[in-house]
This record gives sequence, structure tokens and C-alpha cells, in this order.
Amino acid sequence: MLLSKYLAPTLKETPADAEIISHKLMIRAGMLRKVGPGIYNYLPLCFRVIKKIEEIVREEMNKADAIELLMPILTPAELWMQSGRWDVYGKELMRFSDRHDKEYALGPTHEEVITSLAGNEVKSYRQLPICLYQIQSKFRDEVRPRFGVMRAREFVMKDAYSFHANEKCLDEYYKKMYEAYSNIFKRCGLRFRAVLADSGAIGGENTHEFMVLASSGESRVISCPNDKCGYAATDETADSNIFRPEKEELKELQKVDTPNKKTIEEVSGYLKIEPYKLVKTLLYKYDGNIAAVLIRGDRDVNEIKLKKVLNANEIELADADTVSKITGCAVGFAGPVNLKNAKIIADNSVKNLLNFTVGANSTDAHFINVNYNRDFEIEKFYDIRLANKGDKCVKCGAVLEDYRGIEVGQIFKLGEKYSKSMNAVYTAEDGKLKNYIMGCYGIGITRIVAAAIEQNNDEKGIVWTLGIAPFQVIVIALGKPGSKEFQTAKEIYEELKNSGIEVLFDDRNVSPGFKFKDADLIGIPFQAIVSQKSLAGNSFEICVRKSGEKIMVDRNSIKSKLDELIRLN
RNA sequence: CGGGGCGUAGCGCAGAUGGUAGCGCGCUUGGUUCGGGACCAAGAGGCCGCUGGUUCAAGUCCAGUCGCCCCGACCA
Repeated sequence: MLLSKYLAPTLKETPADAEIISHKLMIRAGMLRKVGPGIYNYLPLCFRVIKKIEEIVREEMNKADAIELLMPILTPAELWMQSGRWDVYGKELMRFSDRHDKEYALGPTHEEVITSLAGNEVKSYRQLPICLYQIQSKFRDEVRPRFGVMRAREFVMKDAYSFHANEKCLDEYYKKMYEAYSNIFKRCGLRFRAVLADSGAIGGENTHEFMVLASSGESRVISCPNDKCGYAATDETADSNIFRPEKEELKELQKVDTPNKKTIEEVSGYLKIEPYKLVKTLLYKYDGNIAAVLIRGDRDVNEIKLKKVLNANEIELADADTVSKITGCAVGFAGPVNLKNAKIIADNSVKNLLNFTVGANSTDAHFINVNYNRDFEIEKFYDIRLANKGDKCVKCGAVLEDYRGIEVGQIFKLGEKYSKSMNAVYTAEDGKLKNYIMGCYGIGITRIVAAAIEQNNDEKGIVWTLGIAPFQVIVIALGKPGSKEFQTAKEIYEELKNSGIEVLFDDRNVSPGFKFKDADLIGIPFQAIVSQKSLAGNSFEICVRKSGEKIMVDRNSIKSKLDELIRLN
């Protein structure tokens, strides 16, 4: 490819609206242009990277016996109503009506479509297991699209769905996918971790998210530093153990004034009590009911866990009016003692607390030396706590760490969730109709592009790893078109191209500095530089983008040296 | 949905107190340069987001409207 005839509009200046490094670099390197909020043009360089990633994904999926197909982006509302997700999915589902006022959604994921297809066409246990996948554009109407392609409203995704006759078969296939995913991210040159996660809107029981480690990541992961243990989970799911306070004699319940002291910090500072000896009483609305949720003052509630234990569709912290109605006092002084009209549950962190402090359900007052069972009743204890770094691992007891990650893939065991709701069945060996046991497996292709850049860049620009680089080599001719070095560079370019190396030739009539800067910015792994000096000394320079290393070779060894470098990387 | 900010050339921006629009980058043409974003000369490119108002006169003041960006969406 001749750069002069290509479309890679590089920029000297960073565009104003880019926040994170990958977004900045994708725009500067002429890979990405915005069309609208969360909607982008993927320019040729970016498109080549996308194609590279897709090819890796295809190879690994095919290796795992998955079969590629293509489903429509446009999906009729009936399908979503069958599964029940038309009502549950929320605003992220892009909906609209056609000229006949029929409702449709742009596919954010394709469980409904594939389950319907399988239900009609996969009729016998003899056809199972089967895994079908596609690579296509997906649509999610994000509350706030940001960070370029990291959180876009339209993006490219690989989604796969497997169908099984039993759980054991699904378990085995899940493991196979776990391996396939690990291979994919490895081949993309990413540093990643597979972590336990919440299943979110897609549903199902078991799930792992594949997280690319990056400080700009929007997800927080809690992980055990002990390699033998390997516990790692998203902050939405992570469990942890925390310290137990010392035993002590029960003291007498006492009401104290706490004028205008509402927050844990204010109360603990004012009463000179450690935050862990305060108990927060949080009033949650859930499906029309109210729950008073107790948790130690130094801890936070994990709403995902809470939603599960309440078995609720929606949970929401009660507004000030509701709080006043229930407690009879201002927000900030709610407590479990004499609290009526609310189900009282508590996090396990409250279990070992004695003589703790709570709001007194009267404005500007708290109770101290409170003890449950004696002063009030707790309906049940649960683990509804957000795990923190510094907590102890539930598996091995090591001190947990946390880091930020970009979620690039997720694998789920769906079970019968969709096959049941959509009544998708096959004929089993015993002649009876059964629902498929399903799994689903997603990878954000365009997000991988951004994640790879987040991990692989320096002050000069992008540093592609060979596996997903848009080109393997860039030939740089120093000297104007028509000069001897330009001619030689062109010959080298043709030679490399004909031998199957993916090569870009910077044949533009611009100054050397310009070419070097652009080559570095675009981040092609190897630069072959041809100058007057090279010709005179028969000593050509191959520059390795990542290390900056310069390798000098003679004219006849350029191709073999590059072959070797490409093979080794 | 709430708070903040911004809409002026393809991009980045400047345009007190109102007087009919400029800079840098990029682009075109010609010439000189050619190992780290060269230089000279000549050009092209604007419904100053949109609508209405005030005024002799509006990019500038007023009202409305649309769009984009950032922050938040919750811990008693």
C-alpha cells in the first residue's frame, strides 16, 4: 500500500474532546473520526486492525468447533416480548417503529434471534452440541457514551451461542470457550485476567469477564495476589472477609444528641467512635416495598448483591420524603430500633458487632451501645457488602488487591433461561421434547482495538503488537520521489509485498522528520529506512518501533531479516 | 435526568467597551529543501449552530431553540 494513495489523516494536534490515551491516539493516527455521539467512522488503518482481530477470533472460534453465521441487526419486538426482555432491557435497547407502526429493536445482543432460530432448525439431540457465532455491529443506547470506541453506541462484537442437551456438556464447552478466549486475548498481545462476574441483563448463573488491565478501565476488579489461589472477581461480585472486632460486655442502650451530624464521618468524629462501630441504616425501595439495610459504617453496600437477596427487579435508595415517612425524622438519623414498616436485613459485617451506634429515628439524635436481638430484631444476615482492597481473600485469606480493567469479553452459562421463555425445544434420546441448555460468549472487537492501544503506547504514539498491527512493516524513503533512494525503497517495498509481508510504503513527498513522526504515531512494528547513506554503505536500517532498536543489514538481507523478526514476534 | 462548559475555515483556537472576521496547522500552485513534524511566494476555503428581537449597524447585546463535550447519577 502506498501511503500517498491511502487515507490515514494523521494530526499534529490532539482533538479537544478526547480524554483517554487510546481515543487521542486513534484520532491522531488517522484511525477514527466521530460521526455523532458514540458513533464512529473506522478509517482504513483501524479497519485493518479490526479485520486482524476478527481473523484471530474466527480462527480460535472455529478451532473450538463454533460455526459462523450472520443474523440481522434489525430485530422485531415480538422476539423480545417472547423472552420478556422487551420490558426488562430498559433504555439501552434502541427501539423504533417502521412505517406500519411495527416495533423493532437494533440488536444489542442476539439470544432471542438465535434461540428462535435454533428452536426451529435444531430439532434433534443428534445435532447437539452446536455453537453458532457471528461478528457484526451491535447497538446499545448508552446513558453516556465516552472514551471513543471504548463505550460507543454502535460497536463491533463477536457473539456466540451454544446449545447442549445437558449441564455437563455445557460445563465442558464453557471451559473450551474459556481456553479459546484466553488464546484470543493472548494473540492480541493483551495483558488480561479472567474474573468472576455478575451476569447483568443477559442473565444466567456462572460467568467470567475477561479484563484487560489498564488504569483507564471503567471496571474495578478485586483479586487475590496469591497465584495458587487466583481468586479474582469484579467489584460487583467479589466476596471478602473483614476483621472481627473484639468481644466485650454488653452496655446499656443510651440516646445521645448529635446535632446536625448525619454522615458516618460527622457522627464518628463527634462521638469519638470508630466508624466500624457505627451501623448505617439504608432504606431501599424495592418493587414497592421498603427494606432497612444495615451495614457497618466503614463498609458500603453492594447493590447488585442486595438486589439478588431481595429478589427484586429494581432497587433504589429511598428519597428523603420516603425516609421521613418511615423513620419520622430527617435523613441521616435512620436506625433499626423501633423501626416499623420496613423489613430489616443486615450485612454479615454487623453480626459480630457489640455496643454499636445507630440513628435514633429522631432528628439530631443517635443511639449508642445498641445490640441486635436485645434492642431490635434482624430478619436475616446476608453478604451484601462491597469488597475492598485490603480485605481478606475468602478462599485463601491473603490480602486482596484491586486494579482497573477494561472488559473485552464475557462468557455465560445461560442454562434454560431463553430456551424456556421462548419455548425452544429439541427431541431428546428418549423421544421427549426438552429445552436446550445454553451458553453465550461475547467479545467486543472494537473495544479490543482501544484496549490494545491503552496497553501499548509511548510518548511517540501507538506501539502495535505484531498480531493485530495494521501493517507489519513500513518502508520509509528518505529523499524525494524520483531520487535513487526513493527508487530503491520502492523496489524493497515491491519485494516485501510480493513475498506476502503486509507492508506500507511512505512514498509521500514530505520531509524525513514528518515521515518518522507519522511512522511512530501509527505504530507499525518495523520501519525499513532507505537513505542516501544506506545506498552508499550498503547498510540499511530496520528500526523496531517498540524498543527503538536499530538493526543494520545489507540490501540482500532486508527481506530475510524482516521475515525473521516477524516470525520471532 | 441534574450541574458545568463550548458551538467562528477540514482541525486547534483568537476575536474588551457593537462598526461587516482573523491566527496556527492542514489544503492548492510554483520554487528551494530532504535523517526527526523545512522554507519562500502566491492562492482557495466562512449563512460566526439555528430562530427571533434590540439597533443606523450584531460573531459581539437580549430571548428562545438545537447540537456537542465534561462531571454526577446513590451511602444517611
